[in-house]
Amino acid sequence: MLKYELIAERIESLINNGHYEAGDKLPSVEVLRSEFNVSKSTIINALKNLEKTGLIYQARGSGIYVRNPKRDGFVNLFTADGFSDEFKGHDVTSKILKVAEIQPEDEVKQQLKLKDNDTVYLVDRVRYLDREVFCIETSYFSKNVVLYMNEEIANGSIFHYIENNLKVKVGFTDIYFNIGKLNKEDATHLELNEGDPSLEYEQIFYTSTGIPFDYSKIIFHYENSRFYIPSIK
Amino acid sequence: MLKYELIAERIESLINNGHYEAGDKLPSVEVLRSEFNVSKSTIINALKNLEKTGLIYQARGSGIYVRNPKRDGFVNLFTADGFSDEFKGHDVTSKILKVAEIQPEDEVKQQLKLKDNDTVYLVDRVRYLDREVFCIETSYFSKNVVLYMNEEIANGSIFHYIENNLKVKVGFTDIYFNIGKLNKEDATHLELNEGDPSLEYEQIFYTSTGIPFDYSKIIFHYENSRFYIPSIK
DNA sequence: CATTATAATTATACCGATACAATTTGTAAA
DNA sequence: TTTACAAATTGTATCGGTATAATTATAATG
Repeated sequence: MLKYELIAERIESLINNGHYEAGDKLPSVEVLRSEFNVSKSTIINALKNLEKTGLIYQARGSGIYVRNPKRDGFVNLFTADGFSDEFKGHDVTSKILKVAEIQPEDEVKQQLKLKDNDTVYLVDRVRYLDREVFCIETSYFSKNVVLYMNEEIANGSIFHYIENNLKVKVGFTDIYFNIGKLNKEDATHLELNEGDPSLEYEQIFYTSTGIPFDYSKIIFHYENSRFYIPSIK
Repeated sequence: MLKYELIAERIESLINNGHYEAGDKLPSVEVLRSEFNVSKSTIINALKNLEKTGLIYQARGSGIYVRNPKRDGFVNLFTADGFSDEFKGHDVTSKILKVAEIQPEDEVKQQLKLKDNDTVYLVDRVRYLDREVFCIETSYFSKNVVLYMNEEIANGSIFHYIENNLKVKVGFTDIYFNIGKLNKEDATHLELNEGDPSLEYEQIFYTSTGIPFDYSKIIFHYENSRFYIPSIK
């Protein structure tokens, strides 16, 4: 584990354990440097990452402060690699609707930059958060990257499988979304009514080398989903 | 202007001008360093900022590449300081419903961390993007930070006024949102029907020293608004 | 007591260097 | 042609400096 990661983790746990609270001032960069016995730039790197996730903010000339904690149950859309990680302490389950290897339609082909004869794994599932319907997720995994998939894997955390077993490194993602009205089929799965509001969400995941490997469309349950974005200037 | 900002701007314009396209490889860090005649860390800093805004990605051992451009008309929620900046080249207008100095209700007081006798400027406006209704925005500006406000200012870009005239430095923001159904009043303003879907959006802006100065509630028009988030691991 | 100038604090910018890790490319073996 | 290994490329981590800009605390001033 890298030094700056370790330092970030330590500071994060100090905040989560209540050792520091919202608004509290952390030790200065210089003090942290000498305490952790590393160079200034290592501390700066660690702090930048904590800032990115919305945990702290740094004010030049003033100090380093703990930011307000995100409200519980909200999805942090900035550090998103699957809901399993997002909702630690909550109960994340799935109902598999379909797992299959298919020839994708054009839209999917385009998003995943596939050639004509490339195939994908389709995974269709309804996801639950603390026993409540959370969303319907339709995912297309490029078989070039995600070499294997089955129902058992899809039932757990697909991303853990991809990262740990297939050794795929997730690099970055694009998220697009808008609001719409539910059609009959989606409404049924979400235990809602046709015409009810919905969040229509598209996400493309790329490996660290820029290869798109997962194109997912998610329809969120409008009453059971809430979102958070910590943003920096 | 700082060196890394200038470099980032230069590279950004090369991408926007079509000199580099999606997937193209930029010169290596070492080449950029010698071309711009700065140190390696300055280049790294510039690139990190371009990565943050979703413009490029960096792959260790491989190179620096141009990312897919965000779809036009989508609000980039990660680098949000007002829609005026977000929609350059588009027509952003407003209809003012109300501008007043008021004693805020408890919720506002709490979000802006106000004392009992502190007051706020309330700005209520409907915003249009290319002549189409885009959202209803209800903003509360802490008078401690935003010393003055009137209808003329509210009619333009409030954020330009706050930054340039009042010399307030925007530091970071928290965004929370969920989906809901429109009530009668909001529906009327958005030229929609009661019960139609809506995006209920809350945003708290903080100064660079961590003082909350703007608490805004926005109701987006479900057919005229679309969103984008570039996210990094 | 309020205001203004000054000094101390503190995060950030920037330099230049070494070591390292991931990827890609080139080369040799099968 | 494919595979396996070695070497080159390239971004990242880390060190340890100096200089700078914003903020805050302190002292001086009216």
